[in-house]
Amino acid sequence: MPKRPPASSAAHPDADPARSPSRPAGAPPQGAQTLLRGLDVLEAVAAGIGDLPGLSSRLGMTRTTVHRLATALVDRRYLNFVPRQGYSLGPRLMELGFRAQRDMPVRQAASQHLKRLAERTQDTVQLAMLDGDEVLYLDKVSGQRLFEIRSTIGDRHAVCSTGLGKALVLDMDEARWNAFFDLREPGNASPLAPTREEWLGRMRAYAAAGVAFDLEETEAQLRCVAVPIRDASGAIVAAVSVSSFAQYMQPERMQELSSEVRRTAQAIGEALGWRGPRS
Amino acid sequence: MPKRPPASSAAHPDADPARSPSRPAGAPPQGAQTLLRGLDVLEAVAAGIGDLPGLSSRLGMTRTTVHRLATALVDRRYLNFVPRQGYSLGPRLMELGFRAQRDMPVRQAASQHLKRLAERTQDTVQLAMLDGDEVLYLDKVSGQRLFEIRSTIGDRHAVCSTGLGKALVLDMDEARWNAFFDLREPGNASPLAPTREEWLGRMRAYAAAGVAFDLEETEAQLRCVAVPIRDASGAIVAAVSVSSFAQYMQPERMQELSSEVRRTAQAIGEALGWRGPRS
DNA sequence: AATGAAGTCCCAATATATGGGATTTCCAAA
DNA sequence: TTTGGAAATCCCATATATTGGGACTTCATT
Repeated sequence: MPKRPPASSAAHPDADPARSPSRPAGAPPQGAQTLLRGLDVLEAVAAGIGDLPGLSSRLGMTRTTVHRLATALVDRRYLNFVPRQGYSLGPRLMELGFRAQRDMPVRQAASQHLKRLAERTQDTVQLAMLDGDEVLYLDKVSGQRLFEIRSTIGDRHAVCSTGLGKALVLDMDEARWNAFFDLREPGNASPLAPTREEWLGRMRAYAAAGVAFDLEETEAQLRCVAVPIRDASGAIVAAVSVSSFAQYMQPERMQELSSEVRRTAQAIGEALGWRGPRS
Repeated sequence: MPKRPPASSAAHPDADPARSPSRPAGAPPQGAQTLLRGLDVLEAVAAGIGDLPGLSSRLGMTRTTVHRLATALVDRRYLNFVPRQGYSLGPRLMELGFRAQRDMPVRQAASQHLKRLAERTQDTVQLAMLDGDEVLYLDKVSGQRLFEIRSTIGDRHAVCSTGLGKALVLDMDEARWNAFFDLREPGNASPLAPTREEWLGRMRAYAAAGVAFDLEETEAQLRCVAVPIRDASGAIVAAVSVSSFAQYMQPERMQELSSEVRRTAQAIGEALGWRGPRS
């Protein structure tokens, strides 16, 4: 009698193409259906669906159910509801999100180092981690140049699209690299976008050097130098990068920056208990 | 061993000192217990409780229940779990939080205006809204001065403690003002903190002028000028402020800033559909 | 005034969450 | 290394919280 039409497990508003590396699948945690559905509602609203019929058809739940969950979320200020306009993300979510960012251990350890690096290089410095199969931006210190590099804390990007992404997966094997290449962002038609073989070749070189570059592969004129950060276990937990426009990023400067950024990454790693290349 | 961490300001699902203005109470929305409990877990973690026994005693749920909910939240990346350390806020929360901030209509409408105001005044400009009984900071543009005003997007403060708070409640009646005075932050022992009567008197003057000040009432040397922002309905939906240290905030300058900030608030209001003082 | 779409409310049926307790894991002291 | 104990995880019968069909209420538009 209860409908069992679609989605038993996930109802991801963004249709995550590859959820594999996280869990063996087939094991959607049980005993929290209502919570999970509530989160689905939250995420659908984040994806821009603001009306009840839209949510219920998108999520495969009845209007009644969505309404009940959304009402609870509004009551707790996780969502706003404006009669004629629909639902939107609420202030409590904002509050918790900023707290999450502030409390992120890597971010705390990195904060001063990032500022210092930005001062020294005059360029935009960024910190990111891997979340799922994507790069999640944790922090950013804008440089002193006349332009602004457009990216925002909390944004996500495909691993291939950025120097940070490459730095984050430097330790993985070629099979994984291949998988990430398959996940590259669709709209990316940059003339300098590498073929699969070129990309793998560069990754090998980056892995050997412990530094990754991005050479206008995604965005024309935009280059960056990124280095992984390791914690006490030696695993890569984040990455720092310096980005700038091509005119400031000639090959020699990228070399210089490599050492500079590497020093920063090392300092941050040490704050996290990393003991250096040898242990 | 129920640890009793300071559990400072935030997120008490039940201990909220004044939940009155939102709903008559006694009407916790029904049919979403599991979702609500899940959010309780989220908020308890945000308040710094990271272990299962702590959470279960704090929230009055069995270990089993907390574990089940927390596992679901970890699975969705709303929480992190590190074996020896416990739970912490997860990356998805950060992502949604930043998106919530970015999508907040007032913030979008205000963004450029805030930057312009910060350039003109050289001082720190902030944007806030009322959330529940507290002031929630929505945006901040740092000034060019040598010092930095410490406050963070996503933070909350008591209405009395800030110029922004006062600006946000300028339209309310004296009964409400009194209630807010009762909610002032406990630790505030500033020598310049006003008595109840002084505070009400000032509020009357601010309401008449349409501008609110903060004269080192909370933090020594810190002064600010704040003006409410109105939307199409004429209601106060947010407030802008310029803050600086006392040496830059002599009476004449505060007068000049009043007009400047008022102009900014007006421009933002117009972007939200406000039609000016008369309608 | 009529129409229709979105949002809200109610209630019986049952799928779903609950918590007691057993079991495993892991650290720290002996 | 062994042992003790605390935290985390798992299991399952029970009862309760959630579900969804359907009816009702707004409210904007025709």
